[in-house]
Amino acid sequence: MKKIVTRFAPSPTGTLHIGGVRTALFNYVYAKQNDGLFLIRIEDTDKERSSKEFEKNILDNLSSIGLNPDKKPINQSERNEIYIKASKQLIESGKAYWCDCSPETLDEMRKEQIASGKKPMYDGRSRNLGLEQSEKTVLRLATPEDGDIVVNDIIRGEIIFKNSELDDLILLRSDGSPTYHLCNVVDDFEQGVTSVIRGEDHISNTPRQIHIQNALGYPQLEYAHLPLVLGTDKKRLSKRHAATSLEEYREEGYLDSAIINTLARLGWSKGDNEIFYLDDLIKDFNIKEVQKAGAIFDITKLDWANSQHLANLSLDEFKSHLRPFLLKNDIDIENHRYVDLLINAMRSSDNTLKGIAKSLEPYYKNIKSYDNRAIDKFLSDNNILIDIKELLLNLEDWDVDSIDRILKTYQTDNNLPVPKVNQPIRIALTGSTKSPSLGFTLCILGKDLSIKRIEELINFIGS
RNA sequence: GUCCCGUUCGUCUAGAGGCCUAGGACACCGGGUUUUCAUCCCGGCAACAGGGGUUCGACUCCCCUACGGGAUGCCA
Repeated sequence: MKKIVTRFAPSPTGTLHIGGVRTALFNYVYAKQNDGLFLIRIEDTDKERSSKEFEKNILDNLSSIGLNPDKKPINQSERNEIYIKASKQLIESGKAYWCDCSPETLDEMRKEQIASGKKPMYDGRSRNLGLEQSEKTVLRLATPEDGDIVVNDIIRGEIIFKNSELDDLILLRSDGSPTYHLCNVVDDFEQGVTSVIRGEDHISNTPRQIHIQNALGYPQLEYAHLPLVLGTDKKRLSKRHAATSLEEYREEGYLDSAIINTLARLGWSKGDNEIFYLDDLIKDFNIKEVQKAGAIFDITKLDWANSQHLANLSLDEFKSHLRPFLLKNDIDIENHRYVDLLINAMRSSDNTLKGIAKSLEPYYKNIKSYDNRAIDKFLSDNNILIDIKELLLNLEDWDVDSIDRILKTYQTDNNLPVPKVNQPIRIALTGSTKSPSLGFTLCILGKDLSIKRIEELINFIGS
């Protein structure tokens, strides 16, 4: 059996898109589970729109998310001779010809065809003119006029195209540069690619590319056209709907593994399982099981997956993932007596690392503001705060048990419901009614800081 | 317009003719645990696009319609 070779072939006209990550992921997984090769090819034949920055972004992001290619990525812009050579072969074998129709002529032709209810396509008028190459000519493929092309798609089954629906596509532009279709086909052959896994927006390109393959005498490839990742309006996911580039999701505090998990589950599933790591995918993923219909990207699913992946991290792993987000906030995570206890108590406070870092602020920084609704609800007066402050001031042993005992005693002595006592203190300590258990919170903040914060709130209420 | 692809809860999906009173997950709502919040646990809401066939029987097969998407570039 032939070794499977897949490839991800982005054009560097933007940052790495999460739809692209998904395509790359499926290519990667398919290669790995078949003991094959995963390759990357930069399709930068569009000189206008391609840029090196985008190329770097794509390569860096793919590699940091763990989708490393098995060979050095290649750039189409550096392989011109190869495409020219292939085009010569096509000219010599009579499978391609020069055409001197101007863009204006073509445009006019298309308009007329549309006006008369026909499919707009090049009519092959230069096909038998025997023109030579010039500054005004493009090279076109002489596509067979009769018969069908059958695309055997792993996900969709047989897709049949009539050759009469296909026109003679351009292989070489008038400036002599090769186009997407030619480069794509030649490189797939040159790189030894066996399996093309790409977005379904390429379905209608496939018969054209097969014709080029046939003309060049290349072997047939296997195809799998993935359903697209859509926005909430069912149109392909773009910046209009949500963040699209991988790095934006990372910056929000989503784990790579959670992003991969969510992307893989978009269009594929396995029993009742929801949590998949890359290794699980290599074990369980089956390209044949991929859904045919496009899938809407739902951020709440990512949020949930992230919380699950976060929960699966060991404390040390969790801390090292969290650290950069705290650093961004000028918080040095280790600069706290009870880091581990604190982090453990707070690690489920939000779905993202960014959110968790934010909820950790009161433990490292001064309280910026108080939750007004909480104040209205629990602080009609200062009395409890003042009482508790006095009691804490006189407390010798600053540990959870001692603190809890004081709180409990005060509450029973005055016959007060627990929240009535605790919530005001919480507000003083964290600015809101949210915190780990109160004794714990007081304990880790320390006596001086706790009392200082209670005093601050007393002053705030008093004013 | 033409060609191609698609259509199960709000969302991701299970479902290969009887296992479907259509299952799971997220979201949402309710309850429990938690001195608060989050986590966690329990419960609830909610879908086969429509119409024709085929069949004893159709979410599953066929046809049509509707709707959505993609392609129709000297972009990739």
